[in-house]
Amino acid sequence: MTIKDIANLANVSHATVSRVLNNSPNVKEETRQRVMKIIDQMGFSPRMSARALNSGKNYNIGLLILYDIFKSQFPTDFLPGILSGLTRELNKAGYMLSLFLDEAADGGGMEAVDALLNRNLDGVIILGLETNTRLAYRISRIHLPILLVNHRFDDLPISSIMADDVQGAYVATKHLLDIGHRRIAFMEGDPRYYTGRARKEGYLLAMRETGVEPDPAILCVGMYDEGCAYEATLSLVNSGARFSAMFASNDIMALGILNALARLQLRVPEDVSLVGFDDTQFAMLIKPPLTTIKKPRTHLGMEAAGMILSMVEGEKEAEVRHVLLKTSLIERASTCPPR
Amino acid sequence: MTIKDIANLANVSHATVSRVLNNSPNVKEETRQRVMKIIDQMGFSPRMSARALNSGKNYNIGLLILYDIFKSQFPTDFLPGILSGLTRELNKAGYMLSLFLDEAADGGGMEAVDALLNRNLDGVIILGLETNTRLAYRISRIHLPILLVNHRFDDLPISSIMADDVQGAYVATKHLLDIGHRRIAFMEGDPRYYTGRARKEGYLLAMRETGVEPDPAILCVGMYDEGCAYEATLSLVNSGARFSAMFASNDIMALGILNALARLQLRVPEDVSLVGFDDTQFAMLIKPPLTTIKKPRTHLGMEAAGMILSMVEGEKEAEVRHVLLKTSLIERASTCPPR
DNA sequence: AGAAAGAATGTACACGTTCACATTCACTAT
DNA sequence: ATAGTGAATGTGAACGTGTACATTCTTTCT
Repeated sequence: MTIKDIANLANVSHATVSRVLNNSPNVKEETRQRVMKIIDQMGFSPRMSARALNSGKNYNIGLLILYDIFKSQFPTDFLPGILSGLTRELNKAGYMLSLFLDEAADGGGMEAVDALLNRNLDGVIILGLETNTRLAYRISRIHLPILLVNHRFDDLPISSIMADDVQGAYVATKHLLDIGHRRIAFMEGDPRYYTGRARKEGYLLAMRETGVEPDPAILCVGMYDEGCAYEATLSLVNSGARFSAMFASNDIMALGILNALARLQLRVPEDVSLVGFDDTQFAMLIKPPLTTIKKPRTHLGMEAAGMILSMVEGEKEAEVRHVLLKTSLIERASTCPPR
Repeated sequence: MTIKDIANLANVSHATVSRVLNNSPNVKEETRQRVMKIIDQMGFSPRMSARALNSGKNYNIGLLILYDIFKSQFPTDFLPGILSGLTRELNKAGYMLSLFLDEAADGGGMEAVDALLNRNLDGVIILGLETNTRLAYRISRIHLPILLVNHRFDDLPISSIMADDVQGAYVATKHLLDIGHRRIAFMEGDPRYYTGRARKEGYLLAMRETGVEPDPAILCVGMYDEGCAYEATLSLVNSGARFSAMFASNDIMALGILNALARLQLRVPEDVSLVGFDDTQFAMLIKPPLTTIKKPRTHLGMEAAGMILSMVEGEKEAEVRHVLLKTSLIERASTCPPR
């Protein structure tokens, strides 16, 4: 079933059918109706490959997901949200989103990029690229619209979009400060990752801005790991350091902290207020429900879709843009003013 | 840059270049080398759309995700695993996976199917289709290879693959029986969903097989909801019913049960053993770490990829198959023999 | 009524591959 | 030497669509 078959059935030329399919203005209403009817009856839909061949456009955006995403440092429930936003907007604009995965992660990843390039996509969104500068360099040489999600290279001309981790940590800390806390302990994530460094920065910023010099004695490192945070909390308390609140760089560590405090017979929030980060699924389910920072997920996906579309459809080389999205504080029951 | 440009540079015809690209045996080694070299130098990769137009194959599999997946009854961390398995296998076979989302869920979903059909895919995998029989009927009329993941219609000729919920619940219950429990309470999920019914069936099966007649007094319904399970547990205990163990149809309800038992000063596992279902991210993080049932996620994706590929590449109409994958018991610290 | 203008439709080619078929080449057997 | 053979390469059509240009039809204006 092709455009020509439809043409024959409707007693018009295939060009007219093409015009009907593309909403060309110069088609008599009567003809349009007749052609449309036959198209519907036959259940015809034009071959995309032929269109693509002719136009050079594939209406297909690649999403390269780097392996780390399936590791714990990356909240697994981040993915559905961003996919939702991406596909929703892309489909709306007539595009598809095609998935590519890199399991090899650091050092590797080259094969995944090659696979991408062989697929004749219109643009590429890259999710989860972090420390692999060799891969980043390779990527920067692709002459295809590229958008980085959740990471950013200042020295490479690649547009990016990410949630503002610094602002998120700032807001979390500010919340604790606002309700009266001054001795706020901080559980750092993994400083090798951007988010780990950024969240610490936000914490420090809020503290200093309020005139509270952060006390190194109540700064811990939990490496984004529950067990690690658990142990760190035990030693923090046993060291005798005083603090009335704690800010954890992610919810998983917050859970570790919660477990440790329970073991030490300290109540949350009465004895210690606790704020997490990420709004992981379980944050609202545990006791007490965790106050935390939520990154916009669906919204991030939608914005990313908009950016890559404007790059793909823009006539000329678009300028490099770096977009930061605001995060929001989700107030639950793990925080209260200090005694 | 096309196959012809390469041909000119290599002083051969475009057909020879095509032969080199497709590893045709009838090319002199010397010529192959020369052509390959130029292809590499130029960074040429053949236009997929032209290939597709010619061959009728797109090397593209659609994944239709129905909205429910982003709702709580579906563990969000299921998605990354299955995507991983799917893309890994499909990419290996030279295929892409393209995402389509249906936000409208029940009743709607038709637009998503239409979008799919307009994309000229080679096959479609559908994830999360449940009660929407109208949509199911529509789908069954697509004459394209189709595979259902996580659901199955017995009266429609559509192949399916899913993890064996009945077996999972059976194993969970059997575990409790094996370590000596007899009074095992059951927290049902949502009976409107297949998994809800299947997990109950597995529980009943294991009980009866062991010669223990299930006591209606210790059967609750938690609708896959934490708060609901919390309340149900409170009333169960307050009703005075005796039980030494509890099996919850998912981890989220297990968490609700845990919270309720803690409030009632009942210890897990000393006073009540608890088994969940799904191996959600937090299962290993909470105190005590939850014994639960894990569905194969990546493996499910890989199997699904294999199935759709054999349907797509098989010469003739393949027969309808229904595949069930075994689940496995993850033993942690929320279970112990009764006193 | 006839010409001019513009709307509607048709014709034919291009897009970049693959593939059937035709041709040439290198080598062997007579 | 020469026909015969199979390997290596070339030629040209086909895949299904969009579109520039050509043609026809319709309307309007004088």
